[in-house]
Amino acid sequence: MFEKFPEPSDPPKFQALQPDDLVTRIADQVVRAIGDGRLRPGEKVAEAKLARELGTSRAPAREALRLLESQGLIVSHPRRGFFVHAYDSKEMHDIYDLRECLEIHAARLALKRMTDADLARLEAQIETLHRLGRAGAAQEQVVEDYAFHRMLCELGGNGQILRIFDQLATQLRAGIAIVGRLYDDPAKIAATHDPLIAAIRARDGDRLEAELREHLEDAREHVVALYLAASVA
Amino acid sequence: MFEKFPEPSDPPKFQALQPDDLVTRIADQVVRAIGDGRLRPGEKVAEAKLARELGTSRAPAREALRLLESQGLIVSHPRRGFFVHAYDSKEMHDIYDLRECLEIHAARLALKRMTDADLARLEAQIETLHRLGRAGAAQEQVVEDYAFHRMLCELGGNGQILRIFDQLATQLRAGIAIVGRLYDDPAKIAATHDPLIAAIRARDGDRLEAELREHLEDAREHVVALYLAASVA
DNA sequence: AAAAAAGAAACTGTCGACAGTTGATTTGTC
DNA sequence: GACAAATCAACTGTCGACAGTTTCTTTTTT
Repeated sequence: MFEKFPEPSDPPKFQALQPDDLVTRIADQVVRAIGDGRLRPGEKVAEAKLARELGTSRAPAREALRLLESQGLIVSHPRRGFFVHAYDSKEMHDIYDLRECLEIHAARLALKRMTDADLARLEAQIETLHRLGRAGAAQEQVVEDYAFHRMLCELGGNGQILRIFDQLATQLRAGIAIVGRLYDDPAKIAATHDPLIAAIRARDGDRLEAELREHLEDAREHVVALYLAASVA
Repeated sequence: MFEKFPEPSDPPKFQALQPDDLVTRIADQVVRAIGDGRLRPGEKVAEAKLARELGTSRAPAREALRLLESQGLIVSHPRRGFFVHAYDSKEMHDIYDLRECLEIHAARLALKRMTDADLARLEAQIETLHRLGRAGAAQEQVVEDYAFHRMLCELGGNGQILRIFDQLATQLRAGIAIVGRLYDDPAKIAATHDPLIAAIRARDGDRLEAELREHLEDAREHVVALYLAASVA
């Protein structure tokens, strides 16, 4: 009946998906693609092509890209399209700088509001981290690591801070995914959280701040270095 | 030729605009409408109606609403539409809490990086504030007040912080517009910035932090009270 | 007269289309 | 052989349409 269109020159980077909740799922696909390197920093993400590969129309694809843009992971140039944000070293440091500022603030708030049940949840989360560490499940560990920090922000009780934290997390997810593949010693990662939980248990704000600052500085070094390495590679 | 459609029950809240850069301008119209009370907190903003009133298609209207959603000014419920975010007292405090945290951090960074030219720009801005205060131009003063604080964040040099500041500003703009109409003494507003600029001139981070904290606490009280009053009225 | 059911209006999610742009490719010129 | 002009494919911004839902209104029932 119809002639097939000529094969696109590059192989498709995405596979099709069903409707409803399209936007979220498209966005997720894109984040994933960035995280595992199918899309590299600076690369163009044409909404037309994206939609075609996913088997949807352009509307939800565009919306998904705008969503990621609002989180900083994608940048757009009018009439020119969307591109994977190519963070430079300065920007990565900015993100961590902001995160440190936010997370420390939230953590202090959390200390004041925390119930014993909350504390137990945090401890359980750290335990999970250790378990995954022993199992060498680096990929899952990254997810649970993130969940721990998010929990801390959530316990702070400030919805706006949580909102921003999630934005930052999306931006970091690309880098984090890379880090997940490259982390040498998962057991060590888990251990770096022990001082945090100790400070929390002691309900010592100043100590928690200091530990958190150090913890995040380490993460910053790690992620920045690896992200930049991946950008160049 | 064609029968006109029956008049919409409520009078239109927007007037038409020309294409190109549509999204930004639609978003701006909506923010304005919220700011001056044509749209009240909690009210529905149907993309279909919005588009009709502005004489555009639904695509850019929807995109504008999503933009505002990403900044927190609009909330959406799937298949149900967009609504003006009806902040409660807790949320307003959260916003200011976050702002305080961010702006103080940025201001400290700014102190370290500031050149004499930067300082002069800040001083000029404060001078403008005083001038508008003497002229009793409350509305313009609000704009310049905001510009001063944004400048401070910008001088901090962290692009991410500036990005978030702008998001917060959009959320506050509704409240700020109301405040602009209700501020009793514009001259006083200008004066509250003098301690800030003094601390900046002295390049005293701790002092600036203290002054800024107090300054923002005042603003918080003011805005929260007036926003809530306007929500109920 | 209040509650439930049925019907109508309006709106959202998604789609495909078209005009005008942009970036890449080819052709033509010095 | 390098460079400018012309050509072309692909893409963006915007639009109108349709199907399925939600919301409002009217009608029916108890």
